[in-house]
Amino acid sequence: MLQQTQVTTVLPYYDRWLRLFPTWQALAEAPEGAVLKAWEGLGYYRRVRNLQRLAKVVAESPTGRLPETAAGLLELPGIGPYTASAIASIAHNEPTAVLDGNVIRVLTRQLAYGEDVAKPAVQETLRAAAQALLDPETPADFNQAIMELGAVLCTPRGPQCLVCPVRLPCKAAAEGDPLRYPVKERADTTEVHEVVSVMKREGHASSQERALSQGHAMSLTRYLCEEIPPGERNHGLWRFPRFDAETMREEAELCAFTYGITRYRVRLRAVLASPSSLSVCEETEGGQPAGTAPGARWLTAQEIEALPFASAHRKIATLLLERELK
DNA sequence: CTCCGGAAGG
DNA sequence: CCTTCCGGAG
Repeated sequence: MLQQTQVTTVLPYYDRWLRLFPTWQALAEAPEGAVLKAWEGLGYYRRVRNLQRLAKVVAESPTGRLPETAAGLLELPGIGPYTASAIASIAHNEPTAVLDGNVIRVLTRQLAYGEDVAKPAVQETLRAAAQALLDPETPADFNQAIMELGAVLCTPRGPQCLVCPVRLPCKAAAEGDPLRYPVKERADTTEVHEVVSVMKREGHASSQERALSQGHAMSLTRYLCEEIPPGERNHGLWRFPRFDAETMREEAELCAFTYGITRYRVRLRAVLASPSSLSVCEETEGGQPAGTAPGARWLTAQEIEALPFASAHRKIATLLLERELK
């Protein structure tokens, strides 16, 4: 979870995750949907797929536990150089240096090292520098100390040089402009426009649903959603379908906002839509609505809440369902 | 708004 | 080597 995600963001997920999947075995056997749901909102969903792949590998392994060496850990899915060194050094005292964003910042400032840290070769140089600094007697303390220094004092925007314990050897502090480091090339972003459709259908309760809703205020209004197919980004999560002028007619705008995803700026508009032909509303065998993408379903508010949506689509869902309650 | 942050796949 | 993947905080 901490790969590319800050501690404060992870905190609410972590305990819940361990309650849901307390063992490698439990995670290995969990349905993918449940795993994605527990990760919903953390982003970089490849991580969670790798984590479950990892659980399967570990659960099937002779020991049933993670390897203890960095080299062994590095073989496993989702474990790269940082995670391998972090586990090996902190849990097992192996003298292997970690290189995360914090360490990169501390070292480039200490050395006034102005190369572009996005380049793999530059990272390798920094990793070697960290390894040379590492005290082999206390790798766990050293690694955690340098990461903590970056997180607490040598911060991206407001480094506290005046109280920094390693101010004297720091070349950036001597230069008087620690914010110059680290240097990273800024990738140019491309703008993307996306229109998403919210289609609504007043439900006819099946006998089963009537039985289930006895004594409950169960909404039978349904919304057209689709499971993102394999091969597409965020596959296995759910979304509102893309607006398709061939089969849909725009009735009103529900919301519009912009969000960033890596180098893209996505301008997302969600519109209330109705089918331009009645066939879209008909449901064929297996709940597959006619004229829609495979994986499309008419979902109740309860189902939408229970399924995993990436944040942008979760935002639309929340807005929509709030509005419905009024 | 801008900036931050690991691993994998090509 | 290069690009791709998300969401939250400042």
